Amino acid sequence: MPASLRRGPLVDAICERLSRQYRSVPWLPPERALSARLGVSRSALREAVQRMEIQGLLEVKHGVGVRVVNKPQAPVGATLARELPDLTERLRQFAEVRLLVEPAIARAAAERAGPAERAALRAAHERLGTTLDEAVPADLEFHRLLAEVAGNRVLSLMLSSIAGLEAETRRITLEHVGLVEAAAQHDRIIEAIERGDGDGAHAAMLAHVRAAREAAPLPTPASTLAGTRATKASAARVP
Amino acid sequence: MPASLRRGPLVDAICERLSRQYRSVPWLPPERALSARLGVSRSALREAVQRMEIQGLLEVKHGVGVRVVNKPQAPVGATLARELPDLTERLRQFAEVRLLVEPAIARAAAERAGPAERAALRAAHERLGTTLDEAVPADLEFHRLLAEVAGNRVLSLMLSSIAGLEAETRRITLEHVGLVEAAAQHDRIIEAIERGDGDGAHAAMLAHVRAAREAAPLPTPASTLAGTRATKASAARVP
DNA sequence: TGGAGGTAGGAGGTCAGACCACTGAAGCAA
DNA sequence: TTGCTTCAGTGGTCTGACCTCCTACCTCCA
Repeated sequence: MPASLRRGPLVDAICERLSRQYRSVPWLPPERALSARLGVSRSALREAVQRMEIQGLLEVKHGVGVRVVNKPQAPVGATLARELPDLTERLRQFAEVRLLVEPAIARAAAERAGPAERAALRAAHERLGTTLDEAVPADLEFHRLLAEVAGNRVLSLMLSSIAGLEAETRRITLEHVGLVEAAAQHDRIIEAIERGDGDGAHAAMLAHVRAAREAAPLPTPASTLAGTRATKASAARVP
Repeated sequence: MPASLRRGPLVDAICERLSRQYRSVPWLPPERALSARLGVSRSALREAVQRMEIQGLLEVKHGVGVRVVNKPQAPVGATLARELPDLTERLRQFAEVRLLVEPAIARAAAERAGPAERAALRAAHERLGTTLDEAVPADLEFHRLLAEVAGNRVLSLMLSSIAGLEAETRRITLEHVGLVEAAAQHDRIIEAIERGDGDGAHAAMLAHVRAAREAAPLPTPASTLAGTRATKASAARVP
């Protein structure tokens, strides 16, 4: 065993070795074998594994094994769930955030997407399907891809985390809005992106998110965060 | 020992008991004593403690003890640091996000702040001080309080996480912008909030963040996310 | 008197090996 | 075929020992 000339905590070193060496395998070896191979005790290895599980890099299943995954939104989602325990309030704030962020994402995507990205978006859009069971993951994937194309990991991460906590809500929303109408809204967004029309994509996405919010089983408070008034009288309040 | 009639993982139960019973004490008892008191082994307790440390609820110090803290932005910040290892790119994306989020926060704060909140904001503003060492934390606190007043924990959490990873940058920024000018910008934001002028607060904050970005030691790419043009033609985009 | 250095205790960190609890699949029985 | 049982392998928990680090106190010298 190289014994490793580290100085800091052993667990940190184990985490690093694990994420380097086992990034592209589906399962980690059993704890006992792995601890022997790494030359550390099972306790230290377990602490490292647990840490990486919370970080969304591993998934431990009792009696089965340790799966290698990559869900960086997991810790963010867990934090949000802890900070907003009340379901109604959580969904309200999520709606506010989406109303602010999704249009910005759409604008950035329109202004940054190249031919490859446009094709990928179009492909994801056409996967929307005809039943709710197909539509919900396809819808999530469409928005996720859009965020990726927009090129901002922070916003992308936040939207993923939110999506993970409101999957059920989106199913209900999609049902109320109707698959055909939702597809039409996505279509308008895509078209704006393919024109490279940032403002158009922004507006189309804003309409899409607004429609979703109005169909959602929530009171519709005056959401001031987005700040783009629907029609008129935005400057009226300024003295 | 109550032995507790749980079925799920023991560590979960320990986490719950810890966060319930030791929420308002500065330090946890030593691991050995605590594990005895809870009736669990030291290993199980350690896993629980480690978990809560990653969640930003505890802070373990080798040779000293376990401190009780409350930094929900810690896991988000860690995730962002992992997802954006390149410092320049990280700061670029942070600037984009702030350009989008901070003005929205300011608008919401203006439209939601009551007398108490306005007083608190004014007080935080006046703590800006005259030296950089005082100004940086005061500036952070001002923006944090603003996010709190705005009433959206998701955005507040995101901005806190970002702030934790760019504290040094903000010092440099403040230095370049100048304390007097920064204070004047804050003042304009506060005044708009005290008038209940959401659009004014939005505009003032946008100017503030733009000034910061232009003073920052970064290339200034065409940041499309904010999308609000400086002076005119904001409503033109909405059909 | 007061600071520099050493020292002992107590804190978390790591180790080893044992046993418990859960899962899935193979094997058996109706 | 179907359903139950068994069993081997996995992670989960326990114990108690030892290592490493930090702090506070104490000693000693200027």
